[in-house]
Amino acid sequence: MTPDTSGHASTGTPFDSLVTVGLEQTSTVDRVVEELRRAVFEGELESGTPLREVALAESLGVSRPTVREALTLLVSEGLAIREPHRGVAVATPDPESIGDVSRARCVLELAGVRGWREATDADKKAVRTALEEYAAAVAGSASYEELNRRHLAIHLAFVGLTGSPRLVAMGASAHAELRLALAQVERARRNASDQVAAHQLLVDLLEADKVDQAAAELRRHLADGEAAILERLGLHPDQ
Amino acid sequence: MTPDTSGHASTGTPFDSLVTVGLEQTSTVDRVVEELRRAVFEGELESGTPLREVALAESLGVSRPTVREALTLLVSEGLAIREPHRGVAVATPDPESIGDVSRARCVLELAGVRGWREATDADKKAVRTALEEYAAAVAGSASYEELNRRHLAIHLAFVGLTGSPRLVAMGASAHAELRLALAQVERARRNASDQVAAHQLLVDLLEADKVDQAAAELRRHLADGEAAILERLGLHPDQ
DNA sequence: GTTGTCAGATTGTCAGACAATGACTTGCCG
DNA sequence: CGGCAAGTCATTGTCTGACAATCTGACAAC
Repeated sequence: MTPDTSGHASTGTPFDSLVTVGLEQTSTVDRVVEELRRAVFEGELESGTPLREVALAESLGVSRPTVREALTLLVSEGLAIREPHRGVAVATPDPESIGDVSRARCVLELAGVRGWREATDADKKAVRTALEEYAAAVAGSASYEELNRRHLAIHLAFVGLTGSPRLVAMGASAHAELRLALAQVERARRNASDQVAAHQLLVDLLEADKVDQAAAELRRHLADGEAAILERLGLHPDQ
Repeated sequence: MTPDTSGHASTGTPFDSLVTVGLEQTSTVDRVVEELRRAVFEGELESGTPLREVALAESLGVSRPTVREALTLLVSEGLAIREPHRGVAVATPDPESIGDVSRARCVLELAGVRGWREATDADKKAVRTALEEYAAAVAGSASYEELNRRHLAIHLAFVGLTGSPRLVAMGASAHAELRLALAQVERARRNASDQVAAHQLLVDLLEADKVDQAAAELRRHLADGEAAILERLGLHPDQ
């Protein structure tokens, strides 16, 4: 069955052959988590899909304990749900949780935007850079997931204006759930709409020190986003 | 502490009429995590103490994989730090992280306080209840950790005014780090000062709909708390 | 049609083992 | 006598195998 004897080359993991110039000492568990995250964000794993330990183990060429630890991490990130003795499954975003995530985003990002004047130059620059990279990605017609990531990076940069790494981490966690929901909703129709203008307006308002206007605009922008997701979610009532 | 992050969707599922007797289906890993958390919060484990897998395994009477998974969770909560091939150790709170946690608290709790008017009655009631229980604990001269928990429960109730479970979870995670720091600082001198009056004032201001005043008061209260911790941290420069 | 039971599948936990890596000790050489 | 290299030990990261507890589904019985 298992032709081991010579290490654990196992089935094709094309990444292992790469040199990996010593910089990134990634543990096996980290790589598994990364792969699962990618699959979830890319929409390859449908919401609710059970993640069986043995199947994943032989599919990824690692042992069951390794997969198990990766799943535990995934659950702790909120991307999957574990039911005792029933296994782990990809989380299913319901309208309630979407609303909750949106509220959390709103709090975090508004806190950043309101603190624009007190923010460090580095954090302000991060906002501009994120916007530029998003615009470049749109112009270069990057992949759907790429656009999505760059878009959320702008919003994360807003949170970063608070200067608090923990708040940024919280924002990232919220965005992870959002990306999960987006992947489920837009699995077929990947119409990442071009929203460069809206974000440019936001940053312009900030640069002009019109903080309150920017905050109001951001609030509207987030409400729009939530409505869009909910609407599309409503169109896919698979259950 | 965090009562439960799992169930209680409470979307009209009338299962509650059933006994719901505390089946407490706790897995072994959960119990280990719980025990480690308790030890950390109680100050039994000094900051920086290495958490050896084998030692913990035989000390707790469980296997190494179980301990390992528990440690992974502890690390993901920020209560411990894992260095590759060097093991897991109790996190050491430095002034920078304390300041960061305080900023995060400030954002979260202010968001809740500012939303007092829009908050549900249940969430408002939770604030009053938390305050009452804190006062009762002070009057009954409860244990140090008990007072600490009840105190932070009030602040968590403030976050709860946003009505967002995720923001509450984020607040709880911040409070966990705070409790770690407090346990380290006040290991010897457990002078949990009676702060009932300060919180009573806060709630009174809210009840009187003086939201802005309450927000300002809360901001001052948090700044005071941070200063107190930092001062005491400065008195213990063990390294 | 409902209920009881059983087999299969999956998870939770354990035990043991091995390689890789980091820390410590020892001995050599200047 | 002191600094550096090699060896040794401890610890973690990962794998293999195993077993009990539990859930799922189907099948038989009433």
